[in-house]
Amino acid sequence: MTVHSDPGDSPEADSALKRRPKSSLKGQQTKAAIVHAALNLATHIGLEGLSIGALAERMQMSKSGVFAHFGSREELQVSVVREYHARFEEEVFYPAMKADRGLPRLRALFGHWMARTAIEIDQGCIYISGAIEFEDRDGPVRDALVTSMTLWLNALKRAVAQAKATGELTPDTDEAQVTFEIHGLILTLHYQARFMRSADALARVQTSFEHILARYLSSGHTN
Amino acid sequence: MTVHSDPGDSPEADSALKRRPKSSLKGQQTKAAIVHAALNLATHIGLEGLSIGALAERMQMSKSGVFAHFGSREELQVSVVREYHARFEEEVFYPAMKADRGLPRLRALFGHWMARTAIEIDQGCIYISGAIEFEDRDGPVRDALVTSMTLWLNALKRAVAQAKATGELTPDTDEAQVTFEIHGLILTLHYQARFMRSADALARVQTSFEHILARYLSSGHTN
DNA sequence: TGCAAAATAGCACGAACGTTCGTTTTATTA
DNA sequence: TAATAAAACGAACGTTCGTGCTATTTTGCA
Repeated sequence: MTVHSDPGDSPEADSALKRRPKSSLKGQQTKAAIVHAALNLATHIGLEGLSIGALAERMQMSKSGVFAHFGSREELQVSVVREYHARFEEEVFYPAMKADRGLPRLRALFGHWMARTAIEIDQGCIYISGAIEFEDRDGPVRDALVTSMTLWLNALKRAVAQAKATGELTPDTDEAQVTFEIHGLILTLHYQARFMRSADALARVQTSFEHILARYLSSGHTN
Repeated sequence: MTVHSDPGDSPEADSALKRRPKSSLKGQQTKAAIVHAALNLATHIGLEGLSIGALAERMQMSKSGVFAHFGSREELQVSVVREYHARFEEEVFYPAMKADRGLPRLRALFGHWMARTAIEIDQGCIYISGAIEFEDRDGPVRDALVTSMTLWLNALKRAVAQAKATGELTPDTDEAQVTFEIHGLILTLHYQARFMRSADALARVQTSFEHILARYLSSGHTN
């Protein structure tokens, strides 16, 4: 089970509207390299800050060479969001799924998420910056962001529900509410650590996490 | 007492470096009008999205006419941040200060803040979008944002401390931690309401606020 | 009412933006 | 190896960007 149903960059999905080349091996490789570089750029300057010119320079390619792989800047941005989704899955979701169902897995999910938000301080989070940039603008980029985020929050909510099912959390636990609160912790961590450059943000967010859990922990479970 | 020490747009503060005109009455009026319009623009497209050309069009003025009031785009952005600070003070801080010290005032501060974040849905929050845009870029705009936000969070922390002093919150209450958690609620409200367009975000955040308070409420205080 | 100063307009600049086009180089395959 | 398709290039398009300059208009004060 993965976080999302893979959108699939399948070659045979090209519509009749925009005739796209069939993409050779070399083409796929460079495109992947471009998206990789684009993501690294976007984590610093945002999806809106992404420019094809700057990306081409970084790739040591011509602007048109880069452009041809996407057909539009918007398509490039969508590709970056999908790439981030995959990376997030790889670094946060999958590792945490190895932990036992219930509280251990919930802790692992949050722990990896937290680490990714705070520790790896040299690059920001597309899900957060993108949400700000596209909060009142419609289109495919926003859709991609909302889709990814929804899938992830649902995965998190599932983990909370499982912790309730195992009896570690009390039966009256509102998993949507808990998910809401945990999400808030990450947003604050991001704000405090990255923007305010507060040193104790990580400690604070860990304390808050324990507060949330403590509220719903079944008696007998001290951990 | 105000949230901040007023930076003051005092005319005699012009350095020898950049000779600035002495500003007539009309000048001050139009400048205020420009900043007002700029803030309204910036709440939609962000501080970085603000462009002098678009602002001039909105103001029915020439680009150079608008530009002359600030001398640089950066100065315009700083002015917008200060304007937002003043507006925030006016709509959130001052009204809440009329409530009694302690829990009532804390509730009022949070209530107005929450309302401003969610209800008035047609414009975003500069403190949030600006934090994302300037999180890894230094300069006067970032400084202005950090200064404003620090002052506001300190004002909030003060309110928590007062609620501890009145005995409404338990003596072991960590006001910095509580402030951290309340801040998180606003960030999540913003994310869920504005980006995810979730209808129940407001109810969720109110529930969360009660959870936080409940944790520190002295027994005997049910409210 | 006249005059200095401030406010605004007009114009131009260099740079960057996304995008299109025609051509050339490179990779795949028959 | 020859034929074919994809990839990459370089130049140019029309806009928009922030910012300088230089007039011109408007304002406020003696």
